[in-house]
Amino acid sequence: MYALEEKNLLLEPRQFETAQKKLLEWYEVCGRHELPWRLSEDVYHVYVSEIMLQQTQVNRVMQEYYPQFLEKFPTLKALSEADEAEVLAAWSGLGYYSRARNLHATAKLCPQTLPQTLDELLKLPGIGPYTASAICSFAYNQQVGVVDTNIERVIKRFFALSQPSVNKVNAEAGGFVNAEQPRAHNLALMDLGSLVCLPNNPKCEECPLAFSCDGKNEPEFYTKKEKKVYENLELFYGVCEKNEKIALVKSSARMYKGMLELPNVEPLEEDFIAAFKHSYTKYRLTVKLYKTDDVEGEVFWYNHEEIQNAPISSLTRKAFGALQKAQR
DNA sequence: GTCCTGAAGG
DNA sequence: CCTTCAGGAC
Repeated sequence: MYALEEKNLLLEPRQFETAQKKLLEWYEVCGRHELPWRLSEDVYHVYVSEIMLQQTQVNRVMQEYYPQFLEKFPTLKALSEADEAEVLAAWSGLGYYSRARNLHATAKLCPQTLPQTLDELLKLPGIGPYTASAICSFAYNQQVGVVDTNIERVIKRFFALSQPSVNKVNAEAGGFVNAEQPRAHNLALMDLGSLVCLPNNPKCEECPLAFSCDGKNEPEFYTKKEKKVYENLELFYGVCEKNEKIALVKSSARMYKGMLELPNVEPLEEDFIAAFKHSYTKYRLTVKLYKTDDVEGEVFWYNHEEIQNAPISSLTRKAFGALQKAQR
């Protein structure tokens, strides 16, 4: 079915030249040219930024993580020579820690530079279809389609695709790429999705592609979201304090592999200290802290000062905050 | 279907 | 306060 559509696409190529031209003119004026990772075409800079930007918003990456990370690990080589714990500490609070572990693993596999083809990039840990194409487009200026969620939304609306397959969206995005300026084309589409072709109430009156957008009369029809189901959970952590230092252990949770956290305990009401909320994916957590005396296994001692640079999640960071507040 | 978080919204 | 949103790899 899709093969047939793609065949038709090849037999009767659409004329995109005007749309491509208007898109680049808009980008010239309205694009986010000052984003730090766009000021460089160094493949390492592009790579680090794309991994950080996976599932994470531009402002946090730009202000709290990207510059600090490059300061600490200025090159792929430097990153490859670092300890995983250092890399996780630089990632602390950003979430999706497998990104940091995979980034480090890829640096060890390619300490000099990254490969220059989609196929080779896709073999590396943590690099999927989006990131491979982003590197090829933004670092190497290759003529490849790049489809992140912003561009996906633009493509679905522009071509009026209702619930298309991933392949269909990729094929349309790929066919639309400007052969002369693939990098600028993809960055422009990304900014258009982020600034104009918004999920709700898109600003079609400002859009350079509105003149030939097939979906502009009902833009939200093509990008409906499904509603989510949540699950509530309670977690219990122990606070073992000696000489102003608090005991941490290596996390047994897969998602926090390699990171430190408070030890789990059985709740005893008389030892209750504090509680706070946290959430991830579909889970809504109520986290409760209890005083405890002994901790099994390998223990790492941290005071409130030292914890700032430790490989811990936001959940653990919140626990230290709740603890300090309860002790005042 | 799993992995994370802070900002924005009601 | 609680809920929703934004953002790709495996």
